[in-house]
Amino acid sequence: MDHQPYILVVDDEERIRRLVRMYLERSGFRVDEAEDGNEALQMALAKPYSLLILDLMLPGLDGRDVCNQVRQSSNVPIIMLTAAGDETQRIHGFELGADDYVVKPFSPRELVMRVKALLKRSGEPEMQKPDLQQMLSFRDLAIHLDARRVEVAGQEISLTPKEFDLLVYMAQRPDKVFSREELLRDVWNYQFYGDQRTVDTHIKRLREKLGQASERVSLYIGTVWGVGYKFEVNP
Amino acid sequence: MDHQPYILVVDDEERIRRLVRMYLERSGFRVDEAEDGNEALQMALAKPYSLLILDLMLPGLDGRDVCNQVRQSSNVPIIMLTAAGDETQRIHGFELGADDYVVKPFSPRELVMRVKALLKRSGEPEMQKPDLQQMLSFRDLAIHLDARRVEVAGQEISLTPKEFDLLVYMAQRPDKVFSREELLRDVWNYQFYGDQRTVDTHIKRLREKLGQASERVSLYIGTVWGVGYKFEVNP
DNA sequence: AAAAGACATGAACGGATCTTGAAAATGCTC
DNA sequence: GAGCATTTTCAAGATCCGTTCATGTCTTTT
Repeated sequence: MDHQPYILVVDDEERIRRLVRMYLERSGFRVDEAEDGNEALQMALAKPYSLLILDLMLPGLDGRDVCNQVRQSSNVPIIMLTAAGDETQRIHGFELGADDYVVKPFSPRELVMRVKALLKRSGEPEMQKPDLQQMLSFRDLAIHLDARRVEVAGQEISLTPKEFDLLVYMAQRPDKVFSREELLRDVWNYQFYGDQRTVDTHIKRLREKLGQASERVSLYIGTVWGVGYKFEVNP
Repeated sequence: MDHQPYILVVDDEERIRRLVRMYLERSGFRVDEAEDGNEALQMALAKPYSLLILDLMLPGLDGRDVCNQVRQSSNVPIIMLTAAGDETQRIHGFELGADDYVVKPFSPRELVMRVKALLKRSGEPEMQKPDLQQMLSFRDLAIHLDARRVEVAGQEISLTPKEFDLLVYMAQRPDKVFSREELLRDVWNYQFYGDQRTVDTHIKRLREKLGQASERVSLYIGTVWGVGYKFEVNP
């Protein structure tokens, strides 16, 4: 466990830091936090982090400053968090010197995916082992994670992005019951204020598409009345 | 015992404070109480609590204010209590800066569950021990908590939400006798004004379902005349 | 043994929750 | 911007569950 990548998360909002930490640790990373630019810079120079996650807007030294300063002496991969409103930042996300950027509000799942991708790209040894989890398969359902392709009974079905994310999220823990709240937080993003019935609609479409090829509806996604939904292989 | 997490409970209703304290202490936590926002703020800043439980509606400084002020200098996890009316459907509760929220009236069971989950997420050392309790099993009865699935003699039986909650609650302390009042408060919520006989009906159905697979009725749930019910493994 | 109290049972109403389809809103591509 | 794909909202209809109540059964008390 001593070889797990160390990641520094920099954001002035405690809530965000903790959310990100939670998801990173759940994926096996070790995490440090900093809440302003000066602290971040100090820490980034003191320890050989495998990756930095930097909020763009920070009190004092902002994310861009930290990025530039760190870049003077290190080429550690950097992911920048940018606010949704600022179109300019979004378009020029890469020009800030970051290796990737994620727009707030983000879904925690997506951030973790990008962290992994970036670490792999940058040659992090721990990430070089081929990902055994590039495919999930159950009975006649196959989910290719990299290609974002799903096959039922050997026949490809086309899912929208959200449908795919939802399916993968649930399929990674078969049989566990997920509440709508849980799904909205993890698959959508950490501050989705919408209608919980939105989940129902996506579940409906997933069932249609999963069923259309195997001629049996609701084969994989079960309803747990009063609680939520679950992915199940043995109905 | 000096390492048990310390929790500050803030609510203007004494009844609620006492209820929450009782359940937290029963789960091994230490508890302090505050009855208004100013007192809460003072205490929260003076002592390094592991977690805060904040009512949203408070005289003077309300829960949101306290939350914001505390956040200036501390990253203690916060659970917000919100009333059912407060357009809570929409407000995901997290908007308030809290890490989780519970809608009143709540069942004490649920609150304690969320407290534990949040402490674990936020890295409380005492909570880090892996949770072995994802399944309860007795003789030929198996209860899978995540999947909310129950098997009797290897055969799955389907329970309604309330039936499942009731069973799990009782099965977590075999042989303890629960009064109807106790069950209504914990499995339902703390202000259920209905008929106590409601419990009887649920017990009846549970017995049916537990028995139908093992051919012997009342195998697991016993009646304690004049007092209530208990879950028992050795009848 | 009878009466009173407590529990068990079954049926039924009302309400909560889910499904579904379609329309509105949003986002994306050209 | 126009047009298409995707996501979200909404409401009607279907389904399932929780609660109540009436009646029957059992336990305790006198």
